[in-house]
Amino acid sequence: MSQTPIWKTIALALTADIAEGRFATGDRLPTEAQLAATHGVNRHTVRRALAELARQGLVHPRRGAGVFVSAAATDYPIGKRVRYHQNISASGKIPGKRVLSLITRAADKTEAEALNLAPGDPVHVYDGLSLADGQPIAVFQSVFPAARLPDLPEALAENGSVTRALRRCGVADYTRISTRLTARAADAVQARHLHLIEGAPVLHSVGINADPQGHPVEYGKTVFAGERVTLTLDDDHG
Amino acid sequence: MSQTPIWKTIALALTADIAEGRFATGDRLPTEAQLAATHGVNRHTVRRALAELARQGLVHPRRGAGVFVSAAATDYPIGKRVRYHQNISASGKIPGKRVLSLITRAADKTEAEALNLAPGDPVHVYDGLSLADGQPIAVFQSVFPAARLPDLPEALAENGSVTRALRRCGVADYTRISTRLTARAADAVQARHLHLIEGAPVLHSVGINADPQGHPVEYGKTVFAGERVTLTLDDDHG
DNA sequence: CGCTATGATTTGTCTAGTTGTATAGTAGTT
DNA sequence: AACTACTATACAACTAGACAAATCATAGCG
Repeated sequence: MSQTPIWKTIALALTADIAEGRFATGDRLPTEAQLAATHGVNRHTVRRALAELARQGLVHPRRGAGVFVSAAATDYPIGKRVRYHQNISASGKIPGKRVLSLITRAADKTEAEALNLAPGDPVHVYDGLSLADGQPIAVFQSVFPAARLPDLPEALAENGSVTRALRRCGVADYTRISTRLTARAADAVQARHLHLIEGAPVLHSVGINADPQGHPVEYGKTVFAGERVTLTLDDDHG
Repeated sequence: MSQTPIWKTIALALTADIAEGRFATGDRLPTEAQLAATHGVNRHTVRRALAELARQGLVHPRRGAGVFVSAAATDYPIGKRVRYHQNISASGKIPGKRVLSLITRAADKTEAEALNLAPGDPVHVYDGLSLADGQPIAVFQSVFPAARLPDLPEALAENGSVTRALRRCGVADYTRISTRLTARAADAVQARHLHLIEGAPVLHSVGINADPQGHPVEYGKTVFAGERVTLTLDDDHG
């Protein structure tokens, strides 16, 4: 569905390379074959892009020798779109939260396995929305073992913070024992909550948190809006 | 009585062909014209069937080349010190890398800042493709300071492994000092390399690796195919 | 030292085949 | 009348492969 031909994209990329100093005046560009490989296209497509640059006078090819930069680009369109960037640590502490629903029900097989329970055991399920500057950042679902944390719903309802709610229920500290990340396309529900169009890229995070004794206390899934979120993995180790 | 459309029948037939191994991953399907002839329909009818398979991620078309069978999902764990080869082999896949291009050029502003250099300083740029069982998992670009690692290109060209190449150039060990992750839509170049359709969700990772003294030795960007890669963040401590 | 021969590399050109897109038309159904 | 499914045709964009022509590095030789 790319309405702009590939060769134009490549021509723009090369123009940017020259404009930003990655190739200076007089430098030889990579060979057509190399450019074709890096851009994943046929050599002829690269040739068409180079022909455009040559037409503009940016480069001049020499048969048998290579393609050389003749002048720096004076004007090239800057394709950088303005994006909102929200840095979030992998542990998942996020400023604002909105409770979407808070129910207690039976655990399914996946949840039971993650929390070290038997299928059918009661779990608290907390569906919510993470916000920053009024913008929706992520939708999440946290699943807690109800038997171990009977009073969690009330604690959660008060301030929404998982950390504080857990602390009030006797879990002073907890650590992430695994996190799995992948990129997906937003489904209709996620798109509506995150103010995205359906199919927009979202960052899926599935993780398990455990108390210091190693017992799982939370099984959480988070779906971040790819357009607005950059996950920063910080290495605070010992 | 609404009969099932012809294109759905064709799509189902092709799906069965793939599922039962008559077309393996990476194989090229018969051309649209051939399929149209064998099914006795117009090319556009075949195209609609193929579009459905592409939407499902079963196949990916390449203009001018043909329609190819895509790969299935894999699992790609990363930890702080864990390296690429060990990981994939741990999950039962055979890892590999393919060099797309390997050039030395001037650093732009961003690269210079990341590697603690001055803009215009020479850098080695390694564009490559990460593979598992021969199927593309990610495209990456690694940028190295050329002054500090003059012999890196030859070392890289031999086996493609960044870790071993760095070791041969005197960098025995290195650690990630920052990683940023986000979800994006695949652009045309990424889609072609990763055998995806344009707009499919991909996982962007930008990171800096430094030697034990804290000097940056690599500025790397990686784009994972969201459909078939899950990053697993292990606990570090190791 | 200077010159040439040779082979590898790189750009230029050509032919053929395949997918992507646009437009227009037909038959059947609602 | 409007919609859906399909047909028909034409062209654009890209791939694939082969070969020619210019360049460059190097080895050999006078």
